[in-house]
Amino acid sequence: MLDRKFILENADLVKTNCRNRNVPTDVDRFVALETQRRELQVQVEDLNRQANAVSKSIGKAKDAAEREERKAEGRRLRDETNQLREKLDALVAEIDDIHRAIPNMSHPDAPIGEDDTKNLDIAHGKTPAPVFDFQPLDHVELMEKLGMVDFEAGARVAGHGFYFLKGDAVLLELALQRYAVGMLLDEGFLPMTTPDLARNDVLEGTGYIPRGPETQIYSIENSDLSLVATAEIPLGGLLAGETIDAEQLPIKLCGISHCFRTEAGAHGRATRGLYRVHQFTKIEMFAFTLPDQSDAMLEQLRALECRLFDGLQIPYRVVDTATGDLGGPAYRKYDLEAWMPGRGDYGEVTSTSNCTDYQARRLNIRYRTKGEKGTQLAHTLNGTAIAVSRALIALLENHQQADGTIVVPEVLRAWMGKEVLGA
RNA sequence: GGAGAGGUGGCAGAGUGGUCGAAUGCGCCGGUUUGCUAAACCGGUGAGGGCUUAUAAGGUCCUCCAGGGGUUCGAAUCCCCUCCUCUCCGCCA
Repeated sequence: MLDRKFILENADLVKTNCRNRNVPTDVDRFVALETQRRELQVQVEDLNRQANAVSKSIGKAKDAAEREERKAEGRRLRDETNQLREKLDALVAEIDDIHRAIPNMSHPDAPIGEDDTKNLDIAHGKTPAPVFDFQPLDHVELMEKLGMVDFEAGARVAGHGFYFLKGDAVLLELALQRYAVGMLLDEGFLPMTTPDLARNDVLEGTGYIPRGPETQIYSIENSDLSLVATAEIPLGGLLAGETIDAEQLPIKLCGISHCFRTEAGAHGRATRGLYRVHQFTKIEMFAFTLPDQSDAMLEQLRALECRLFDGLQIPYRVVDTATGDLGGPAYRKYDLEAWMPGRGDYGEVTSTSNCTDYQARRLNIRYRTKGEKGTQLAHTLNGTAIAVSRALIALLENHQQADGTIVVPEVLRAWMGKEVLGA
């Protein structure tokens, strides 16, 4: 969430930003209601002050008659306060609905545009797209040929969008994880396996909406829990409500989790194979930083993603995400899109965002600077290290050979124990 | 899952209806003393928000003792619900 005061004082900026982000919100109504709320708040506080004064005077009353008189006065004030408070609560509820829908502000350098067609292509990886002197297969064909996947069994067990990985695919999944975690360990990230379920207030604090027809989130019936869509959710929740000493920042975490997504409304759009599935394993980077560290941290996270995919010898481009495609919490976002020969197109394999204090405000994650009064909101960032399902697509399709085998990239061989799959 | 105990400021830990935003100790900050450091001594020290105002200083008010609801003129304190922690038992990977 944005700071309420900031919205009031910068209504025009916020409106422009919402327009740039293609998010319809009624900022004017927010400002009007919030102005009313403040007035009402002052009235309620003043009544409280009076009631408090009356209560205090009762203890010192000199006789029973005076005590009773003061009590009556106290009752009257309380009734009055309750009536006003009801109005206030209704106002707050409406304000909150609008507030929640207002997205984060955008980095001044983020490309302005209504959707992903306005994303800016800013860099390419070290590996050129492969030129095949044969007809390349897509990952589904490759994996089925090599006995690496069973989609039918996945559908039988859990429905469309689920799958069994088998044989070398499992080794690859483990190797990819070990490779990514190893690199992050060297970079000072603390590895963590996280809960795969989270309370709905943690989901909401992170900017996910657990309910509603468009939700990406699976929720657990008769409970306040949902399956996480990414380790970003539990890692954000890790320090919810906490105040951290400033010298401990930045905190860099590496989350290992399963990710569950309903993919509601996504049918028919690039759904073949492992590209859009309901469950996958992901190694996620997450950072808590001081405000003046977050821009640099975003560049670090992006650089790490590039190193990971350069190491895997997978061709990719880096995209600076347009305002309309940023989602609610991100201030700036870079995606890596790997070349996928089977699709004949690039496909998103990572995404890293600087959420500034947008998540921290909701989750109440603060830091304290030694020698200074008060606390400040921390910044949060997240970035994909390896989303296994999509990394597999890019890896298999780019490293396939004319004879149907797949060359294992150098960096994974130690974990795979072989150089070629299907030989 | 069963039984019990408990959740208070950065930490430890008092506080069972009013003058308690909260004793005391530690820590931290400032000062005195001091070849230096330490010790000792003195003083200060929770957070969020509103109003005032120049988004200063100062003043002032409201809210916060796990979270939510209730009783009461008044709740850290009494009642109900939820969450969490600890100990023991059970069950298990």
